[in-house]
Amino acid sequence: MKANRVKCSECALHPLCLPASVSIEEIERLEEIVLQRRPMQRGDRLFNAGENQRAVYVASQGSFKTSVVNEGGEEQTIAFYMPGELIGLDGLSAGAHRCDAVALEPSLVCEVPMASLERLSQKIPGLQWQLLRNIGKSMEQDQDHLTMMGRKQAQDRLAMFLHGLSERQRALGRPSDVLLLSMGRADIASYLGLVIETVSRGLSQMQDQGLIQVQGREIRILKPDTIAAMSHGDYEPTPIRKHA
Amino acid sequence: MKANRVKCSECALHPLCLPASVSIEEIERLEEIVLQRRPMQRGDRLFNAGENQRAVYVASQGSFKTSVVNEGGEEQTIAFYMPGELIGLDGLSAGAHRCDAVALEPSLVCEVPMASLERLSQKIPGLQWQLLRNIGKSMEQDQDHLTMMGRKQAQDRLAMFLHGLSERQRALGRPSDVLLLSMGRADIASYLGLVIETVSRGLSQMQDQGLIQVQGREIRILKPDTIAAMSHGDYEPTPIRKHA
DNA sequence: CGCACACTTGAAGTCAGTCAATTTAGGTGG
DNA sequence: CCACCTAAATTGACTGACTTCAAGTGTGCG
Repeated sequence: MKANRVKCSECALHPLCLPASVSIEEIERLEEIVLQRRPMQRGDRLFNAGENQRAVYVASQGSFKTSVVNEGGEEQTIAFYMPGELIGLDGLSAGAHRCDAVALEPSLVCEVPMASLERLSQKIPGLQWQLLRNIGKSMEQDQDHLTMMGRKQAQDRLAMFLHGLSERQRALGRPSDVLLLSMGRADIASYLGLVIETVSRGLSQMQDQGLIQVQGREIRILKPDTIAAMSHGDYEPTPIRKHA
Repeated sequence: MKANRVKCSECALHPLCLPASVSIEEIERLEEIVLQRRPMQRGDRLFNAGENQRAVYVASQGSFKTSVVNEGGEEQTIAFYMPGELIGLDGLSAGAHRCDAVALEPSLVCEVPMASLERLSQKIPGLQWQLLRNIGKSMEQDQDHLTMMGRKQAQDRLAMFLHGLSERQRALGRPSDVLLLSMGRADIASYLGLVIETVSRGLSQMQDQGLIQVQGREIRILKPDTIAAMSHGDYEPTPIRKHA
């Protein structure tokens, strides 16, 4: 694996190196241990379930998914990762990964070896708290995922999914009304606890309602407020009265 | 809030104070910041959503749940906590809780103020890594919850739920074949993304199949292997052939 | 003892899953 | 550049499981 030292800022490793309490000098120390891996292609794997956790990762470009395969052999998507989000925090406890991490598109990844991180963290207290804050963020996303799965209506789950992606786009400073999905319908379905056909139908229905515009993996959000309302549970979808 | 200093060992705060790398002397320092709160009753709250995160908590006796209420006003159970499990890690990122934490039964709780933890962690590097490991454990449980919600069959989710509880009992050194549920059916249903009737029916059906024995909140697991198989996905539930 | 609450059970409706057929998109090579 | 081929996505019809609504049965506590 060819890996070069790079400047932290080039690597979009913002979440780890932006704590106000970390000095410039300390950032330089951090940069020394950040390795930039060579570009990855769609389908390439960052790690597999069962492997030792050697590092944590951040995509500077591109996106990833993590997934588990149950005994039955079917895959379940656990999370999607956009640039700047920490990948590989699973197995923080066991020391080994529980998921597979797969690139969804051509991507660039920064890598922070656990050993280096541990060593450095002892010298830079602020770094660990920054790491902790990022882990917290990761847990928040898991919980959002959880509340999404709690929704019984497929349409609501889809709305939450789109709304969530849109917000993450906005957080990256990208337009939040056009989503270029890097994941397939199967990944979405698995992520939402639905089957692929339900996802497809759901998107079509939203399009028919004029809420979004679907062109394959490009989704334009026409009525973000309505999507947000649906994702928050309160929204009466133009009820079809039986005795109109 | 009356709070007394206690020995760590009396408080079941094992997860934080058992790292091998932490010396006896350091443990004593830790004990100084651990506060034992007065007993809590069923329904008492450890914290509410929106409040600042003042501390992390561990129940030495009893159990808790965390939940969120969405805009629609309906509550969703996020997690159940048994003795020794860290409560209050949500809002690690934002600094404020996103959940309510409620006692499910009479309980005893230890409390570690964030400020103290932060201060002490800088002096005891091993402590932070131990904390990290516990956070990892918490994330693992969230992910288990997630995979549970990914199951489409209600019966499978129930099996995973029972299996998970059973394993946690075993980990505590308690009998794993008798579950004394501290949570109501509504909590379980909410946790599993089902309605209360489905949970009730599911348990009844498992009882009819001879897998468990249900008496209100006491559940005896008669065939743990079958429950485990169901919870892992592979299990053909004595298929009801249409043309027998 | 009786009230309130939790849980169970029943019947009917609805929504998502399953199976299957098409349509569309993407990639390769002529 | 287009034809072809494969995989991805959409759409349809149907079945089945879970929800909904409603009634009934327990169980604990004042």
